[in-house]
Amino acid sequence: MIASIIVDVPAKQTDRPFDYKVPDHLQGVLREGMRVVVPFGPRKIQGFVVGFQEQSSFNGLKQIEEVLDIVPVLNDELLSLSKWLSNETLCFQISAMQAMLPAAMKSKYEKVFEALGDPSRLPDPISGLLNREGRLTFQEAVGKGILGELQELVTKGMMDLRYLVKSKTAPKTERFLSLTLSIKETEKELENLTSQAAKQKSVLRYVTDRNTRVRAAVIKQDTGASDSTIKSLVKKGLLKETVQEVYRDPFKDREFKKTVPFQLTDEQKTAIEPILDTVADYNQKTFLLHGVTGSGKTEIYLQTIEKVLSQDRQAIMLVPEISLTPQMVERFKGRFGDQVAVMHSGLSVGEKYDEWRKIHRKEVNVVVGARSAVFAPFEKLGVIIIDEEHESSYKQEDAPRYHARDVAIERAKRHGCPVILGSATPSLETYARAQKGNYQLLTLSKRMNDQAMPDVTIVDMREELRDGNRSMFSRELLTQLKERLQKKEQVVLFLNRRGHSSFIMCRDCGYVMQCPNCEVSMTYHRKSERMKCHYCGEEEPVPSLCPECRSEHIRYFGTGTQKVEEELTKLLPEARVIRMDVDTTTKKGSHERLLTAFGEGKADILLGTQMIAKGLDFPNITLVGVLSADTMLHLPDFRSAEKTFQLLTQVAGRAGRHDKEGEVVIQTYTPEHFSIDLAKTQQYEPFYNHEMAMRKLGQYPPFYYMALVTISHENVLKVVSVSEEISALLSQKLSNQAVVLGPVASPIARIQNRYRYQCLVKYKKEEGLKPLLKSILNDYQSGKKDSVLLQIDVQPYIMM
DNA sequence: GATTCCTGACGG
DNA sequence: CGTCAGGAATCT
Repeated sequence: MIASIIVDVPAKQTDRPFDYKVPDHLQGVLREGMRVVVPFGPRKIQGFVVGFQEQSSFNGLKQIEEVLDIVPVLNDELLSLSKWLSNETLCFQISAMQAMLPAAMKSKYEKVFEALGDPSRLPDPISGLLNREGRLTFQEAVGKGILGELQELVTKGMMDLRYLVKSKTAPKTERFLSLTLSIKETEKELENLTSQAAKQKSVLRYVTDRNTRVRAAVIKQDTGASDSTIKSLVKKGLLKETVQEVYRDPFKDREFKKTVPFQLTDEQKTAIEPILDTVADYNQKTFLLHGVTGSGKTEIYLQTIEKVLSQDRQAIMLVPEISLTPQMVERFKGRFGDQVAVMHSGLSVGEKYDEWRKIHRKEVNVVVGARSAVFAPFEKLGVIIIDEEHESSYKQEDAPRYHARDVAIERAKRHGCPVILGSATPSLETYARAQKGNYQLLTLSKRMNDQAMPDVTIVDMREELRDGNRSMFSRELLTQLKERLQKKEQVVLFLNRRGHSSFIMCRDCGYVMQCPNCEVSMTYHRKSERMKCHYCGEEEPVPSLCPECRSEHIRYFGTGTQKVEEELTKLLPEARVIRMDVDTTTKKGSHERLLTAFGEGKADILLGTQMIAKGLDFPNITLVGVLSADTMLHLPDFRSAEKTFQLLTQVAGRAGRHDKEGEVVIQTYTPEHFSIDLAKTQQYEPFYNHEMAMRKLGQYPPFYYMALVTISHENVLKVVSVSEEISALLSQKLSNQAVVLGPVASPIARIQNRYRYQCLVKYKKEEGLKPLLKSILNDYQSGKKDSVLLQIDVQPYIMM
């Protein structure tokens, strides 16, 4: 029996199955979709079984070394989906497969020297360096400079060089202890214990009193006993130790209040009906649920899932990374209890692994998670829901460069189930498709309890400046702020810093510190007091004098939230402020802690970046301020207007969600821009129409599809010449409907000393594009020493 | 003549 | 991607 294996080597030359003999003891056990360890060249690596054959055209087959799973980790559907994905996004199949599994399941590789026989007979410096298993990593040996000695020992046959495949995380286990004898017998033994063994006595007493299996950790905590005490009791045969696998539960000690389905409004009923019909008929259909903030989209999701569960099927609920808040989790856990697995980046590798295994073992039927949860290994999917459909975090920016929406629809086709795309501000692509009838449009135009939409005021900051107000708060906002403070109501202040991070600039000559390897400005890190490059990791001390003009006037820019906080305390010293940004939320759980504190009224003002734009829903918020609406408007991105409108609408939705009326103040330097002007009334349609006209004019999506080819190399000339060749090839081979732009230097022209150029293809229907791009990858990215690096992003979101 | 460095090819 | 073989460049 021969197995075809996709090996864990992401390279063009290895992006195909390799044949291996199946050893006798694995015959009948090994199945497609299992992970195995195989010898590959001189080393050992992980691989996935993708098929079986009787014969192989290759002679001299090696054997599969080891199997890593008892049950396939990729089922047939996911296996074929990985093929589809690698084809769609032009990535290696192994990359697609790895993307479907939690990171813990990707193996680590280690090269170690291992003692053969008794380690103590090895010469002195070496034997001392070995670990318990008599091993020493290759890397360590290099560091210690003892490679020569080790080599000699290997030739003498006293040591061996081995390649290990290690898994990153194993299931977590816990020790339990129970009585071996009956209670009566144990009581007797208790008396026999000498007074010297006081600790042992108390442990034994403890277990006897409970007469069940008790966790070792609990015993130790409650009796103050140590491991050795327990060990000696086990040795005496009085206690029995058992080891059991447990889940790392990120929500342990958390109570979720049970919630029941709400009575739907008429509008909601009309919206959910076609969805439920589709579920009932096992149809694939994609719905766009377009509902203003607070219109009760979540309840529709919940009731759809309920229907799906009643059919004995499963549901995937995707939410943007940043909105996977405790509040959201609570709603799902509250309704579906422990049928829910949660997957997001805040979990540790081990926790993610455990949540994944709950799905894999069919212990849960619902997963709520970020992008990658779209690959949840359910076998009978009944619905896939993508909330906040327009969010850019659904697009993965590195290989495989997939969009969760596309994967969701592809999976739904295979399972015969609906996909629900929900948003108050759908992406233009999605809304256009709904208009064309490709998706079915469902609209929720009313907020639930008929709350009025918040009142939005646009403040022209140029006027403020003209009138001599140079602070970052307009008079309007400041007045409103004071008013709320007086009324003991809460305020959310929103600041979106331009792109990323803080930089420093010389106020005399305008010098901005650049990374020596990349064409980006370096970022100031307050904690380490150093400048860092986000692209290559280069670090430098903060200059005290301007390197260009020796001026001392160096100013820190973009520290954003921090500076606002300082000014706030100056202007409103009595206000209690909670600041939420990358700096204050890096520690695990801090995000939640801050929000809870705010919810409990421990602060008057919540000041933050993007991360507070979503999901927070507190009754006492009556004012939302946007400090500068235009920061993202002027980015070189054709979606900037769309993003601005979405963000403003989103943020405005935070105010007045309950019985108190809400107000929104938006500060801007370009109040006349349509995305800001229309955010005032929060009307999607006019915005959509206007923006569509712009897109048509600029030949952008949704009128055109796009593919972005980025070419990089250390040598500029090489990049330019190859880029030109590729560009020429594209224009020549594609139909004259396609538009080929470039080559031009990328917005980030250099990263890690590699120059970057790009070509952009805009097209409507281009059958030959994928094959052409594939052949370009083949021809130009030979994997050889001096070849350029090509990155191709089909339907890119970020054009850098 | 020995040693280090580099590159291309290969992996079942 | 990591390893190795073979050849070229460099050292002693």
